[in-house]
Formats: sequence, C-alpha cells, structure tokens
Amino acid sequence: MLKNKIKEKLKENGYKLTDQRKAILEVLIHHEHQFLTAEEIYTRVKKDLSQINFSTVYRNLEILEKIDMLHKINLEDKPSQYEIILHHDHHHHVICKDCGKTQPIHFCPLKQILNSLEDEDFTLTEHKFELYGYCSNCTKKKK
Amino acid sequence: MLKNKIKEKLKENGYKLTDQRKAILEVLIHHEHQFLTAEEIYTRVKKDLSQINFSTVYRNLEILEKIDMLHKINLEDKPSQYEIILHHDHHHHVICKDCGKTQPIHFCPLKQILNSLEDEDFTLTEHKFELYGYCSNCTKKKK
DNA sequence: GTTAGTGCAAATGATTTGCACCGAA
DNA sequence: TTCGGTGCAAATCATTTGCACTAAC
Repeated sequence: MLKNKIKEKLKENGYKLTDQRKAILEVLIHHEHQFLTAEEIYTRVKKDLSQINFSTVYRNLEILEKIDMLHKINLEDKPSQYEIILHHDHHHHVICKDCGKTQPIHFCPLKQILNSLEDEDFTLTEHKFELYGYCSNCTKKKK
Repeated sequence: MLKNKIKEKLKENGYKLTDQRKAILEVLIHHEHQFLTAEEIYTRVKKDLSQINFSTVYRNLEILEKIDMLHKINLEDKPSQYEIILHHDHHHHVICKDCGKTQPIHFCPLKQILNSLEDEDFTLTEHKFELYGYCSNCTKKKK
C-alpha cells in the first residue's frame, strides 16, 4: 500500500526498498498527523516484522529526515518525535502533549516579523512556531 | 555581585544561597541573552569553584527553571541550553545556532492566531516561536 | 539542630556505531 | 555482483539518582 511518490523519492536518492523500510513507512503513513517516538514506531513495526531491530528504525528515521520526508521535533524532556511529511506546503502545528496528535496551522508568523528584523544582526535560516496543548480526546480522558 | 531580586526569589522558595549556586548564577548573569549548555556553564563555573560537580550544576539548573528564573530550550540534536530570565515580559527569541547568542523579539504570533483556533479541538497551554540563524559575529567567522 | 545541598560514583535512557553478514537492484 | 541495509552487541552522550557527608539558616 506504499505510495508511489514515496517509492520514487527513495529511489531518486539511491535508497533501496527493504521490508524494514516499507514497514516503518507504513506505520508512519498510518499515523499521518501524529508525532510518534522512535520507540512507538519500533513497537508498531515489530507487530508486522518481529525481527526488526531498534537501530534499523533509528537509521531509517535519520534517512527519511534527511530527504525531507520526516518532520522531527524535540519536546522538553521527551525523546524525539517524528511525523511523516506527505504534503510540502509550509505550515506549522498544534501538538497534543499527551498523544502527539497534530493539527496543521496554515499561518506563518515569519511574514509578520520579517520587516522589523531586516535591519538587524541575524541572518535567519530557520524558524519554529509550535502550539502545545491537549486535543479533545485527551482533555476528556483527564476528567 | 549577585542581584538582590535573585537572592530574594531563592529565599522565597526555600532555597539556600550556597557558593555553588551563587557561582552558577554569576555565570548565567554574565551571559544574559545567550543560551549556554550545561557543560558550558559547568566549565565556566569551574574556573571559580574548581571542586564543583556536574550534577550540582544540573540540579541547580532544574531548580532555577522550576522557579521561572531560567529559560531552557532543546535544539535539534544538541544538549539542552539555558538562559537566565531577568525580565519577565513575554517575548520570543532569535537564536544564533553557532554561539547561542539571543536577541529578544517583542512580538508574539499567538495573538494573531488565537481567534481562528478558538473553535477547534485543542486546549492550548504553551507555544514556541523561535527564529534561528547566525549572528553577525558568527557570520563573519564563517567567511 | 534541621533540612537543603553537595560530591562522587553508578545508573539510566536515548541514540549511535563497528562489524560481519544479508539481500535488493 | 555490488553496495546499501540489517541485526546484534557494545559504546556514547546527556542527564539523573542513591547515598553519605556538609553547610546554610
């Protein structure tokens, strides 16, 4: 069920399509719009491919990030979390601190601020705009 | 040279004023507007207080963060970085990826976006808006 | 005197790496 | 056949913890 676009992108970059890689991608696609930790990915992949190793997961996540197929974030005092990128429009996220579910925000604050910074010292290369909170599901669970 | 406000804040919260704590604070104050790693802080403190231990540094950073005297960030694939908070106006940062130097931005994108999100699923609790790049010094060095 | 703080050494948790073997192209 | 990929075990790196001792209040 792996999307052709993805297969092509891997090929283009000289990466092979192994069972492990396929299984990892299946999990990521199945959890589109949700940040998962490496461990959560590993556990889910293991259900299909019981022999898979943790380092294989890490190595693949690194590769996928490098070719812009994966969005990696670092929340305070938590392991890194990953979300697959299937659409390349520039956007930011609201992120549930419990379950990692995300919701895109099609608003970028950078535009509002660029003018006032142009005469300053810094050469900008990246920016981060992330909103955190609890999704309705996790809010309910807490009660 | 430790500011009285700081001493008071520690006292208020039931924390003692040890030499180690003072030395850590001196370093942090001396590097206001600059994010330092725990290791950088440790190394600098060690110059004054050679017997200080790494875990003392970590324990104090944790305490300072808890009482809102310290801003902690997690950059991708780097150890956490810390910056002392001497003024409590809400603001964000431009951060130099080389030297950790920061520049405050007195603009918060949250206000622009709150209305459009109010009818959504998420209960917001925090947000992050950070700009990354290179300060003029580090830009020059690169050439 | 009491309680928080410290140094030290060992533990933990996430992630990375070396190496010999394996399998996709 | 040739590299890239994998599993395994060991290493690494940042951070935390248990414990006995110490010092601030």
